[in-house]
Amino acid sequence: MEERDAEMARRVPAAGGHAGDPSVAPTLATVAARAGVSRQTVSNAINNPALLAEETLGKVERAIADLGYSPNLAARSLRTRATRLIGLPFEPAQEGTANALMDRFVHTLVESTREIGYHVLLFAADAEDAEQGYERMLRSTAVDAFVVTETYRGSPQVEYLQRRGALFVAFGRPWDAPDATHPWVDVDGAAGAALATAHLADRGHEVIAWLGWTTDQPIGEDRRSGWMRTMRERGLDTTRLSARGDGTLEYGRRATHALLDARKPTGLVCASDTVAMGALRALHERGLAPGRDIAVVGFDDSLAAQVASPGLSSVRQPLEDIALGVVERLERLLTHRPVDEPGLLLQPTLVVRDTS
Amino acid sequence: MEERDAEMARRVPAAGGHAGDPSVAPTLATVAARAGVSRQTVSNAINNPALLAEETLGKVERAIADLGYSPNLAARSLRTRATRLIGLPFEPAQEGTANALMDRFVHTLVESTREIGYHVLLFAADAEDAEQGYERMLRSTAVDAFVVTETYRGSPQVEYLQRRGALFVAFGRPWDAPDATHPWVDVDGAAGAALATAHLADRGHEVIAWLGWTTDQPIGEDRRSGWMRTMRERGLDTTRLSARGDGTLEYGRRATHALLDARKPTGLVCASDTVAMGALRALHERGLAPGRDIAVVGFDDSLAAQVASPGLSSVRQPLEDIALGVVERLERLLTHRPVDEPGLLLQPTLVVRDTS
DNA sequence: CCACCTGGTTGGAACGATCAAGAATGACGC
DNA sequence: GCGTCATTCTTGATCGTTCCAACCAGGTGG
Repeated sequence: MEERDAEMARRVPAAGGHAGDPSVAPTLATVAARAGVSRQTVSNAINNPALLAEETLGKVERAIADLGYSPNLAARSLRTRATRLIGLPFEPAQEGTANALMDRFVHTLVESTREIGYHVLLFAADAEDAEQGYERMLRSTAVDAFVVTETYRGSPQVEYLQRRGALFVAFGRPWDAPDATHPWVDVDGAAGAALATAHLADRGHEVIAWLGWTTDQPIGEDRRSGWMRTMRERGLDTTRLSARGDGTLEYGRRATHALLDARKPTGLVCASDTVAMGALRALHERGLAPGRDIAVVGFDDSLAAQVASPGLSSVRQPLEDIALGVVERLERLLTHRPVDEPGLLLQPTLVVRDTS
Repeated sequence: MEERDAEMARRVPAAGGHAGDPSVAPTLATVAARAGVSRQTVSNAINNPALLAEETLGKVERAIADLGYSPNLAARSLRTRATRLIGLPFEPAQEGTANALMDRFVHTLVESTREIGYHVLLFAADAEDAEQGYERMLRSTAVDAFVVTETYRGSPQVEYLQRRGALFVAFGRPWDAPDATHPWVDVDGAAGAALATAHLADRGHEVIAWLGWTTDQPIGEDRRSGWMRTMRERGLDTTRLSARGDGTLEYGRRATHALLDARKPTGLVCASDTVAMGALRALHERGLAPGRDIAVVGFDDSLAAQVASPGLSSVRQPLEDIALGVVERLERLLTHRPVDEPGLLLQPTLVVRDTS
């Protein structure tokens, strides 16, 4: 015992504080001394409790609770070469768009990473030079893994991260490489659009238009295919009922005017809430009442859709479930277990409000 | 030189890779060997370049660039007891509200913390037991400082963090303790409401109502005071023109109906965009055209305000500047320099759209 | 000639955890 | 009785960085 006491004296300088002094963070050695065991035993109590005898475990746990000890993350990281941090590139919602749907996603991500003992680290991802941001994080071993969003735009990050041997899970399918092996989670956009289209068809609409994105966005084309498929299934004509453009509000407005001039659709299915809000603006300008004269369905169930008057019907993405799926895959990666099902495709739901 | 080579051999095991092998992260020792100097000199080159002779500095910088070295953050943290991480408690936007205005704030925060060499770490703040979340972060020395948001609700965290001796900057004034000494940044809500009220008065409105929050939210009372002050200045009557309640959409809707029945205001100034959207809904239900029959101004300039039809005029908070102010104060705290002006009150602006 | 700077550099120790190996104990089989 | 083994706990080394005290050369002052 003398030796141990001596070690204590060395480790914890005469701070004048008693054992529970919160101003001096307790270390493994502090806890070990209090519990009358060695450092390693305390370490085992935390990381591998099954190794300890029941009685010892109890002693150690009591000491930990008494001192309010939690392991120093830096020291742990240094030794294990793992930071228990997940990197999340953070881009703000663009002004003038309906909503940052990332909000719900990020929150669930934070909550469920915490449950597996991880935290979420935000970092700015330069739009033009995304690699640099990732590279810095990797070089300084700042994070153990990444959550990659916005993978639809050709996703150069995915290719880079894979080449670099970094761990990551993508929110978004690898559109340009369907045989990719990395884990991903995504929402079935085609099913969402189909849901919206079928909903309008069920309400008796026969001339249902699609307001989509430009052709080079696979996610937009995917959603469009759901509209197209449903129209075909119902035997409805689709000629000159499909618009495409950038996803802005202004585009939605103009495209709606054009469609109304051309084919007088009674229902509009939109690739995003932003576009749908543009459509509502066009209807407003023409004195048409959404929901009564023309039905509109958006996509994303943004806050704007929820608070707009009239309330905008919209396809809701299960962002919470997506985050859970992402974290589940992350955990497997981080514990070096195989991810048996790398891809997970979730089904959206339809929220019906006043506009349909 | 023999000794140095020997050390190299020990430090970098026979990985088979050449010096630039990206699979083995270079360390200080690697760089030192390459530049022909000691570890400490490399460390100084990074942290205190002024100490080095110009020639030596050049050599070291070249070696760093060649090897693509960045310091291991865990090792640095362990030694310096600083993590270079800022903790940000993260709550999601509530469903059914106009918008998470945090989005813009967080992005600027991430960008400008990076510029001072810090990263932002999200953590889930339990609404009921906020202290626990902070305590965990502090105990494990996971972050160096916090950014505290939502300080309006009595702000128990602020009191706790101060007692605990933790570093933090608050987004939001210490309402209940005006003499508090901790650094904070906030927006002049009264000025914002005054701006909105004056704007309506300038357009000839004389019966301008206030749709606010419950009395126990000081931030709501602050904004209300701006309305009240401006009404008085203009010699306008305020009797039975002020509504208060929770900030929900439904409250905004009902309060608007009640006001219209009672006093027929021609202008509405709202404490938030959510409330304003509720007001718009009430107008919609009565067949009144916002902007023509009745003017409405919201608060926050949420995405919903931007995309709604008609576009909602709204008071815009300078969230980017707030984030900059927060980071500036953080930096002073972290470098142990005094914060000469702990409080910073910023002025909002008015974005005029269709509803006014 | 020695003490004392000053600018530049150096090796050893320390931060607090985990890893790898080893030691004490008792149980078991031959 | 002896070796083997499993269980349980301990000891020294180590991760990569920064702090500390000291060193070195060369100039200055006493």
